[in-house]
Amino acid sequence: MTQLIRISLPDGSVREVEPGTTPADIAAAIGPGLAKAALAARVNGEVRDLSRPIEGDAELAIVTAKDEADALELVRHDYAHVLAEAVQRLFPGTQITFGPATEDGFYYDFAPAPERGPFTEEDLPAIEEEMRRVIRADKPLVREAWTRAQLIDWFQSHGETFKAEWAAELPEGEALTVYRSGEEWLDMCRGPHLASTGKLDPNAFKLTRVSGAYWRADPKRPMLSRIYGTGWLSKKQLEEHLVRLEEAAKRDHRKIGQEMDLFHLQSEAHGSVFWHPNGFVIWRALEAYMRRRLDSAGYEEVKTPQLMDARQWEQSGHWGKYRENMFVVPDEIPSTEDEGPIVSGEADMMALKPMNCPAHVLIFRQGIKSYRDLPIRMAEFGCCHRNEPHGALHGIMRVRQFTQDDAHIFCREDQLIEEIRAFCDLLDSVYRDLGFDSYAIKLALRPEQRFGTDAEWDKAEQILRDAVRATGRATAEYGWEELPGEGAFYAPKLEFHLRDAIGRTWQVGTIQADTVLPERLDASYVGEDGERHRPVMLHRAILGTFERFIGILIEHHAGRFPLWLAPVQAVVATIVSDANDYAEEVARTLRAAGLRVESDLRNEKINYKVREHSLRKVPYLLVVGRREAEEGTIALRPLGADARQEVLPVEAAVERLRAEALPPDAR
RNA sequence: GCCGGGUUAGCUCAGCUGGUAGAGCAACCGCCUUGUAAGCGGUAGGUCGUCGGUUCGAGUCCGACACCCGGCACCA
Repeated sequence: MTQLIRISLPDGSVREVEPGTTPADIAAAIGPGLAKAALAARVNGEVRDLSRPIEGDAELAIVTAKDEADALELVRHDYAHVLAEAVQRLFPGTQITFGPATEDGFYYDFAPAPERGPFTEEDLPAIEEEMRRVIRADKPLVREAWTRAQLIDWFQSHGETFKAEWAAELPEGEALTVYRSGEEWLDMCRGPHLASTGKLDPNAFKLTRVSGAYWRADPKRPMLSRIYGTGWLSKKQLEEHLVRLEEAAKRDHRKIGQEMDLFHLQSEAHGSVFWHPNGFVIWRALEAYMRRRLDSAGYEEVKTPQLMDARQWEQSGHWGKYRENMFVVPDEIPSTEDEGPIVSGEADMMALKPMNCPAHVLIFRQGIKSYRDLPIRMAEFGCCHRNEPHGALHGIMRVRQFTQDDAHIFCREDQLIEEIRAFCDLLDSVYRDLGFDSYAIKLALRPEQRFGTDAEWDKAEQILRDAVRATGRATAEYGWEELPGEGAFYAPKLEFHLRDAIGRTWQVGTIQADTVLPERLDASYVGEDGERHRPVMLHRAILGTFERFIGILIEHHAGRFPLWLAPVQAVVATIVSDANDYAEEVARTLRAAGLRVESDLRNEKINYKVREHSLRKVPYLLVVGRREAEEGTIALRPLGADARQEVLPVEAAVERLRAEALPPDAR
């Protein structure tokens, strides 16, 4: 008789079973309800197949739909497999590659047969139908351990060159697994999977879009055809998700920018924003706020040239490593002749600045700096140009001309941690003022293409790491993680990310500890010892750029800005023309109090005016009719259908709005 | 830059297999003096992204280019 193994269950009970017993067996022994609900098992913390035998003492928890995070991960992974199987059934000759679960679903990358070409959205309904057939067939998903040679052999003989290539690079001797779906289909996969395709809800997924995607994320390798889907545990969950997406689409900054007349883009200046008066009000309020915050945090503001000689960019290293992103301008008078070229091609080159840092070093280098002068915190709302890949442009979030809330802190090494910590606190305070309670912090480590020695990078990376730890924010709550290879060519970066309406994350703030540029541009200070020393240069931004940050603000607030940022803070709207003079007087009073106010005296019904200004997302409507004109009051109606209005004396309304319109740092 | 889709009136969009453009809202004019998310009537407005091709005839078919959207790659 074999030795029994001990299985501890979440309720604290222990079962003694034969080695090789599966979680499915145990679930069945506990009860038929659990057996039916079981999706997978957590064995010693690891999610595994229900049918995978347990060989030793273990802690076991049966995963059901109630363990939502685990369950979603499982079903999404399974949907990806079902997608791959369905596509191969419908389109023989398609090669499979990889398909993971995503935040709201799954995708799978295919190499379609060359004569077929990439998949299009028109293909999706048929593929969905085929997926439902696979699910309804309730095919068992069975795990098998194969050797690497077996895998390569199988994939090669089935024309799966991508899979074979991948298998060939796996380590020899490691246990590799494949999953069979029924008899006729399989994919190499680490698992785990549900017991069978029938465990999926055929009505809880939807294929959403197609896209190109490079094989192994490498633009030099073939482009695959990716199909995305969203997948859930139930039809209800799916429908709720689709509604959320629809709601999110309404917050799109491009749509709201149009509706609220904030800005526009046009092809003649693609990648550069035309800010309209309404949008520029937001910019100015934000800029004024940031300027006050920087002033009080010990920064000094400067303004530097837009164009500099290419030799300066060579010196800084940008010409070598960043030139493909720079706008280059010949330093010559263009020809006015009708015939012949406009520029000779022989003139010296200048370039629009893609960054402000070299210019700040040039200011630092003027005169002699003492260790007593440090830290010097040099700030600039600097307008930069970068010639970005055209496919990267996105509304006002990713543009070719943008203004950074940039600053460079020149300091001694012993001041670094404190400066970075102070920066993180300032950034945290600004984000909270602007309504962002949650943001993510990442550490981007040395890239392949870089300046400086490994020892310098080791040190710079460690300082950033230590500084974030010192603020207590290197935690899961802040999405703390390190990103290998993602730093700038001159320095590692801390990145601060916010989310847009549909959950895409965008880097906004950053701080980078740089020793390379001070060296290359020969920045130095005189130390206590009378010798010259190199300062460290911290590159940092809080908003990142006004363009991106305002884009995020628009989506975050869905256009319903807090009063201090609202382009139009209030509209005085009349009910009858008899109240016109009074309305104008009220508007004048509010303007005298520094508020941004319009009056609406049009001969329209009040319903019409309410609707129109509500759609423009004006925070307050001050309604005046005969009654208010006689009594010297206004009816104050906050934006929103659920908001209750109040009738107030004009002075009381002015006081209320003026107090609410104070920027967060003035309260 | 790469893959897929798109570009029609100020805005949102319709226009089937080719026969030379249509709606709603906005604008303008008039009526209505109105009490909290669209009062009524009328008028005007488009070289259908650009260039080229096929055709007796192109918004519609084909090609190139530009820009936009969704991803990929790149990045604040």
